[in-house]
Parts: sequence; structure tokens; C-alpha cells
Amino acid sequence: MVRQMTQEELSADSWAWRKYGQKPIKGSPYPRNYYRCSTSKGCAARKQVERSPNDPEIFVVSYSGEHTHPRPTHRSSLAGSTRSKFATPPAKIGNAILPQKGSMTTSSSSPAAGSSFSPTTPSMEGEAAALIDDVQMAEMDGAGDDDDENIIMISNDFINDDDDMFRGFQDSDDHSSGGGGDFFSSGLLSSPPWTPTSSAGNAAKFNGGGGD
DNA sequence: CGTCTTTGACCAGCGC
DNA sequence: GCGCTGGTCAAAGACG
Repeated sequence: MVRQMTQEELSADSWAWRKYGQKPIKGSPYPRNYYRCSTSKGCAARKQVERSPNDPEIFVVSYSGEHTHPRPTHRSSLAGSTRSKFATPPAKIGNAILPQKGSMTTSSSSPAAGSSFSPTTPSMEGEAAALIDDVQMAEMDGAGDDDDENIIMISNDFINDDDDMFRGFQDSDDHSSGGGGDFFSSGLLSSPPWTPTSSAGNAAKFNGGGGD
């Protein structure tokens, strides 16, 4: 399953992922990060996260494998799971960072902005989840004719899972509808890139953007 | 102390 | 066979 999501959506992933690798990918200015489910030891679920070359605010996430355990509700038992270190402040990733190709083949240690990020287990679950709920609703409203501009679904299992997950936050929806805008005007994102009105532009960007 | 991230090394697949 | 590329391993250090 391949999915494109924003950093907020990435952060709202309620699974516990442990990073086990990062590699620079040829053709992409951003490295690819490899995560493995750390909730259960024998869980075979994995995901790969890389930034979209066309839009650095969009993360291309590839899921593989199946979780062999139910979705964790609390991760407090994990020692280091609460660390939410955003190494690169996402405020200015939209512009002004044009990665220079050349010297990131072997030495990926250069802390070029956006080279590393940690979407694992943020401490803002409730708010983010409620926000994502709005996102999903917006997708439902605006993406009726255009199937997939930001989110490409290959498997329906995760859709159902997300539905179940978000349904739990429905009751806290009031503050996200009224104050949801504050989230974006507070510096993280000036405007959500996936509003229905801008979907056409995104679709054009992904299809004919000429990224290759 | 347990789990995390980081990061270079290692391995397998592929094209020439 | 060789080199390139992508995926994984594992040691070392950091964090709560």
C-alpha cells in the first residue's frame, strides 16, 4: 500500500514505529527512511517514508506487511516512545530548500534540511487525530470526482482501520472545527495543501508536473 | 535499564 | 564478474 500524506497525518499514525535504516535514493533529493513496527516483536509490518520530490510537504509512505497484533491504544510502556523530536522545523520546508545533488551519495550525514525526520509517536495524539478526521472529511467532500490526488489507496484494510481509529475521536470534534484553523496559522502550515479547492492543482502537480 | 535513533557495513538483485 | 542501487543489520550513543 502506497499513501501520500502530510507530516500531520504521518504524526497521527497511532502505530509505534522504530526506525531501522535510512538511505539516499537515486533520483530523489530526499533520503528514504525505513520503519518497522515496534509494538510487537514478531510483527512483520514495515513502512518506508520519503518526501515527495515535487512537494516537500508531502510524504510518500509505503506500507508492507501485516500487523500481527491489535492497534495499540497506549504506548506508555515503551521507554523511549514518547520522544517526538522534529529535527527539521517544518515551517519552511515548502520553499527555500532546493536540495543540491552531488554529495549525498555516500555521506548522508550532512544534515541537509529535511534529510531526517521522526514521525514516531507524537505527544499530540488527540488533537492531531481530530485534525486528521477533518482532513478525511474534506477528502470525502471534495474528492468525489477526482479519485486520488493526495491519497492513493491500494488496500482497503487501512481505510477501515483509520475509520475505526478516527471514530474514537469524534466526540472531541468541536474544538477541531472551531479551532482547527489555529493549528495551521500557528506556524506549522500556513494553509493545508489538501483542501478541496486546491485539489485540482495537486492533481496536476502529481500527474503532469514533470517531476521526472 | 530498556528502547530509541543514527549510521556505516553488509547483502541481494539487476544491468552491463 | 563488476559496479550500482535499494533494503536490512547491528554497534554505539541518547533519552526518559
